[in-house]
This record gives sequence, C-alpha cells and structure tokens, in this order.
Amino acid sequence: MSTTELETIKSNFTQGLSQISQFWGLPKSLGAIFAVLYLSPNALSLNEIVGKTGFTKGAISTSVRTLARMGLVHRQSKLGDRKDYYIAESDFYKVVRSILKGRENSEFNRALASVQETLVDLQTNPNQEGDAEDWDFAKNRVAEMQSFFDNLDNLVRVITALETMNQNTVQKVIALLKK
Amino acid sequence: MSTTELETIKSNFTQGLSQISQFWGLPKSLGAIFAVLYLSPNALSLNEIVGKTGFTKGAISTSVRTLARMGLVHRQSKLGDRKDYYIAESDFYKVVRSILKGRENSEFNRALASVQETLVDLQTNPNQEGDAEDWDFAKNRVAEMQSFFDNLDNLVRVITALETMNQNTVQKVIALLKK
DNA sequence: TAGTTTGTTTAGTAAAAACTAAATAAACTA
DNA sequence: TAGTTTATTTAGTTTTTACTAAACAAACTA
Repeated sequence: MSTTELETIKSNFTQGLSQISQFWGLPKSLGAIFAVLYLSPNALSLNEIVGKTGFTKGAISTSVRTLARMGLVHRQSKLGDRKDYYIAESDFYKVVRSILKGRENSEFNRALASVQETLVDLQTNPNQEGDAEDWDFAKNRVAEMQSFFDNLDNLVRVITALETMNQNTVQKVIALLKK
Repeated sequence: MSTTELETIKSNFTQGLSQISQFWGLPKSLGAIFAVLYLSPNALSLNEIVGKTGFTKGAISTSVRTLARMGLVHRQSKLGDRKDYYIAESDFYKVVRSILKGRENSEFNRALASVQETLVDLQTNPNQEGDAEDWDFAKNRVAEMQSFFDNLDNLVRVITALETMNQNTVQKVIALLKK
C-alpha cells in the first residue's frame, strides 16, 4: 500500500516530465523514460524500462539512444550479463554542456552556414544601380544577424569549454547581470 | 536581371531561416515569414506576405500572430488604411527577452509546477519502513532537480529584468566565465 | 548444432501538426 | 443600403512524426 503510494507519486512525476519534454518539441516518451531512470536507484535494462513505461521495445531502443546522444542517460554493461543497463545523468549542468556541444554536428549548423553564405553573396556582389538601397538594406540586416549569431556562438563555446559548471557558476553570472 | 539575382539570394536566406525554424521545433512557415519581413525595407501587408511566401492567407494570419507573441514581428496600422502591416524586430536581444518573458504564461510552467508538487508529496509523506531507501532516493533526486530549475529560473528572471541587453552584456558574461 | 535472450531495424499505423480552401466577420466605401 | 476589401475562423486534407508489431541480427547457452 505504501509502495503503491510511492508508485503513484513517481507516475505523476513521469507525467510531468513527459509534458516538459513535449513542450520543448521532443517526444513525450523521452521525458517518460528519463523520469523512470532518474527515480530508479539502480540501472535498468531495456525490458525493465518497457515494463515501467508501457512503450514497446523498439521505441525504447531508439529513444534511449537519442537520450544518450543528449547526455541525459548513460549505457552500462555488466560483466557476464548480455543486457545493457541504463542510468540517468543527474548532473544537469553536465547535460546542458553536452547538449550545447552537440550543436556542432547538427542540422542547425548547416542552416547557420546558409545564412553566412547569404552574407557573402550579398557582399561580393558589385553594387547595382537601380536597386542599390535594397542591396544595402539586405546586406546590413544579414550582417546584423550574423553578428548576433557569432556572439551567441562565442558564449556557447566558452560555456562548453568550462571544465565545471554548477550552481555557483550561474550565481556568479546572476550577480554580474544584476549590477 | 540584377533584381532577379537579389531575389535569388533572398530566397536562399529564407530557406535557411525556414530550416532553423524547424530545427527548433517550429513550423517552417514562421522562419519563412520572418525572413521575408526581415529583408523588407518597408512594412508588408498580409497579402504581400502571401505573395512573397506562397502560403495562404489563413496560414499567414495565424503564423504572424504567433510571431508577434514571440516578439519577432510587430503589427502596424497606417492611418486611413484598413490593412495591417508587419515589420520584423531586428533587435534579437529584445526578442530573447521577449521569449523568456513568455515562459510565465505557458504550459511549461504548469509542468514545472507538477515537479514541485511531486517534491511536496514526497516530503510530506511519513517515512515508510519497508521502502525507506526508495523514498529517500526519490526525495533527493527530485529535490536536486527542483533546485536546478529554481536556479535557472532566477537566471531567466534577472535576464528579463535587464532594461537593456546587447552584445556588450554577453561579452561581459563571456569575460566572467573565461576566468 | 538448435534454441534463448537480448537489441535493432523495418514496414505499416495512428495521431498530431501544418497547411489549404472556403465561409464568415468586420470595417470601410460608394 | 449593397458591394469591397481586409482579417479570422472553420472544416477538411496533406504531411509529418511517434509509435507498434514483427522480422531480423547478434551474442550467448545447452
């Protein structure tokens, strides 16, 4: 009965993380799986996760891999046991850095590059007569955007370079901003 | 012909922003509409946006409203003209603050609240005998998560409270983090 | 070897989201 | 008033995405 109670609370928590997950445009399953792992004192096998979440083996298999890519869970192998086991990363600052690092590979960078190409295209073009103002306007706008992205990219680069990031780090930033 | 060239470049740029948009889990249309407005020296009416993007009036009508909610575009009314006109916000730091502010209303906060409820549920419950360690483990885990969220929330609160935010602000943060 | 137990991939389905076309509403105009 | 011109809403379609069920593959076991 007390166990049931705990399970109920866990289930509510899982629902909450599912919603957060889909708020960020991710599948609910990711939130649910992470929640189950996060509240489990011991590593869980794929089939155990199936049992606790109700998703199929295939779904868990792929979901758990994307969670691992994000740095939110880690795969473990026990000796003499063919099963894989999964645990949740509980240091969220680590997760933030891991996700920010992931940006380099991603589709996102290809899109960013296309913005940069636009800027080059605009700059290398000889000024036209008829629509010179249009060209200049576009040039300035895209240059501003590029500068914003560069600035942001620097910030991310510095963050990912931090050997440690924790509450204290954030609080120092807050103190700086408050002035 | 030179005009055609400029249009081609604009179209590439628009494609780029569309991809960025969908990378963040948003409809491509949002990126496309913003791109068109961002590169337009003058405010555009709804029908002009329809012409430049190829989406239907209905789609533009709703998309432009969500863009406005995010602070990415602004609606303008010209006197003696019944049409609405739209311009892009070009200060991206403003946009960041605007989006961060929007968090208060959102579904996101309801989900966060449910995490907090979980914590309360766990803490108010009298310790059980059989599964005391399970309760404690869950309690600690959820408390840690809550503390992370609180910390982040403070940061966001400070950022939105900033009267101005710009490249310089970011650079100061970078300088702080580098030490 | 054949038989288990695991994880992954694939093909198909169900559900959700983005979008279109058209009806409606609202504000003006002649 | 009836007729235009605009924006919004609605109902339905298309497209995309998440997921299931089942086949497959790989690693072990008897």
